[in-house]
Amino acid sequence: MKTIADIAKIAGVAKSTVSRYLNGGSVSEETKKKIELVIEETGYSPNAFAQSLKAKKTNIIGTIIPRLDSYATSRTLMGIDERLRELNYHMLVSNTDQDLTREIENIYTLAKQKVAGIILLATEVTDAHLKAFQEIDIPVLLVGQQHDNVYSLVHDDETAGYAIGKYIAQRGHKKIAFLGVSEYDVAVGLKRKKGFAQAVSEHAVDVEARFFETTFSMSDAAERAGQLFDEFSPSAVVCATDNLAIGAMKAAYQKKLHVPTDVSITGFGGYEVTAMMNPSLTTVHIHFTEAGHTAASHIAKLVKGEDVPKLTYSRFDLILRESVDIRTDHLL
Amino acid sequence: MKTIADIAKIAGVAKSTVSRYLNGGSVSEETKKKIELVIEETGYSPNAFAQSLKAKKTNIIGTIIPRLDSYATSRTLMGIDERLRELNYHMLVSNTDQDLTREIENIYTLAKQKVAGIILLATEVTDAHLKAFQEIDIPVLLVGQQHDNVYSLVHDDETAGYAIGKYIAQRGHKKIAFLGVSEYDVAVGLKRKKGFAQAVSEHAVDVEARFFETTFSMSDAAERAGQLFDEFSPSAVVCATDNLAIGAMKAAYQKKLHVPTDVSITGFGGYEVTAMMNPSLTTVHIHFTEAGHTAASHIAKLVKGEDVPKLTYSRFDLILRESVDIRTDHLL
DNA sequence: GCTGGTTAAGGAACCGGTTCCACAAAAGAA
DNA sequence: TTCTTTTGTGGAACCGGTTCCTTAACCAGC
Repeated sequence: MKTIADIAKIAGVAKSTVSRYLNGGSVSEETKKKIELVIEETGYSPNAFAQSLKAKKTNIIGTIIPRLDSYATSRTLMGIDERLRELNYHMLVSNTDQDLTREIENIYTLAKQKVAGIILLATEVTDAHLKAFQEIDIPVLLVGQQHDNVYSLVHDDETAGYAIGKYIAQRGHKKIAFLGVSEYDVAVGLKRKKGFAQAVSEHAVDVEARFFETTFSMSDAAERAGQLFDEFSPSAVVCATDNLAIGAMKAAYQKKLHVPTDVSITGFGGYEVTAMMNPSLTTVHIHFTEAGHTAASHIAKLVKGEDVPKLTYSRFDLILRESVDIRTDHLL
Repeated sequence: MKTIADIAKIAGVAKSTVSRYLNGGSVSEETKKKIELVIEETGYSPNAFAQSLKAKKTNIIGTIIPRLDSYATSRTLMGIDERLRELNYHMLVSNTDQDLTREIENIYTLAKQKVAGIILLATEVTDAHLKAFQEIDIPVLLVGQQHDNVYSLVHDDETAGYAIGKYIAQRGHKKIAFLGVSEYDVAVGLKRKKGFAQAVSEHAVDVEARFFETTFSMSDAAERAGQLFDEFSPSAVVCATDNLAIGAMKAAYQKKLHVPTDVSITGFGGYEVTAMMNPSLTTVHIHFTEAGHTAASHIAKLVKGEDVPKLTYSRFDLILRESVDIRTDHLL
């Protein structure tokens, strides 16, 4: 492997000149030609460490994720990776397995590795997080959660929750179950629920809405939904993620409830598989990949010292499919 | 941030001594104590670049994947990341979007970044791959595909294909469709099909097996399966991945074919969602996460110059669920 | 023709570690 | 006691870049 000194020697110049050539300093046309030729011939490419040693920074963006086995995460990562490649960065992935302690640890480890920036697919922002962000002195971008002190990219969960709540309410449902997750996850657990509740209160009268909680796991959701059908027998179940909705559909099937005639079910996310289900699932499609693109662009700008909006919203669409029915019972 | 020189000065020794202390050279008990204390107090941790500059190597393992939006990939990555963390390595992920050119490019780019080793979730091994492996002089581990010249970890697709073929054949099916993917993907496209075909020929008589091809996409699979039902009307459809099976189930539903009484369907992979479908899907569960663990352990050993088996098989289980029925038509 | 400003290029120091070498002191062998 | 051998330590070079400082050359203006 050739070094900058080799190139300099072959081209008959000093290594500082080669360095200047590479980094756009003032070099005469003549010398430029010479150096260019040598680099071409030798296939020289600078050693990233030596550069980083001096610059105290890499071209690596660290991405911290709570879990890898999630559609939302995968898609977001795809988007991030795609855009980062274009911008000449690399993506270092660190999975925390939903362990908050490990999340904090990872922030420091990545900082030690001198990544240029950190994208955090967060579920919660604690004081420990804020402390870490301050200490490391590296740009951080939050995705999926919002905090005033940090650059954030969120999926506008509240508005999306409102949209689906309104849709269900307008379809005449009067007994609606909301199957969600812990409010510790502000975006998924709190905001979606809040938007939904708001919509229902505004767009329907005489509605009984009940709120149930489970984990992110399909099978837990199926179990919880099973109980919920017995306890409450709703005409619609609004789920906080598509996985929960898949679980709920399973439960309905096991209880011999037909979807959508006996019970309507909606999801949240827009996972590919929701189109394939029987019946296909009405859901909110969140543009995760696009959000990933934006996240990558933003962190790159932050790294370069440019400014980006403190808070950005990603897009969503309501996807209307077969799993929701209109209820006219109350009109009889 | 403190440097080794600072530590040396504070402890009143030479930096070479501190370096020796850190790397296990000969240092007296007394000096050890002194240095230990200073490091403790200052929270010193060595600069990774300076180390890498000299060592010409990082503690980063590059992982090249064809796509991120796949259950198999996610799970494998989870396993890899989990084990790598334990072994004190980091995982750098590079997505190629199933573009072979980009795969080759990535190998060189990672090599330039001086990753310690490369794990390649391969779909195909071309001469360009082999050439790249040779040139970069970095340990490479292939996952999912096998090649004699490279360390490989494969999912024993042929045996698994055989297992499911045998199972279907023994259930009395006589018209069996195999819905697969291009043979360019040796593991998924070729081996699974081959194992299946072998089993059918050994365990059934008077069988008509037909082979159909589609892409990895659920919706393409649904479309292809729809045609296949018209052309061939099989009593069983064996699919090369769970996603294809999900598509096939959708198609069956659209054609008003009941699963499993009209047609049996099987998958391959063991994705979580297959348990949630109606009916639940009979499939082969491949232990992707476990395979990821093994892959990480192996690449770490290779990096350290230790030896591992040239070829390792990961485990699989047949998961019997509701989507397969017994056929007794031919006994009438 | 002399002074001053601009541009191109070389030399050396520096980033923060590791490692080789030399040397002194302590330990073991003769 | 004297002569190796071992052990611990410091100093310096090195890894491969970047950047600051100097100097030389060139051109313009007075």
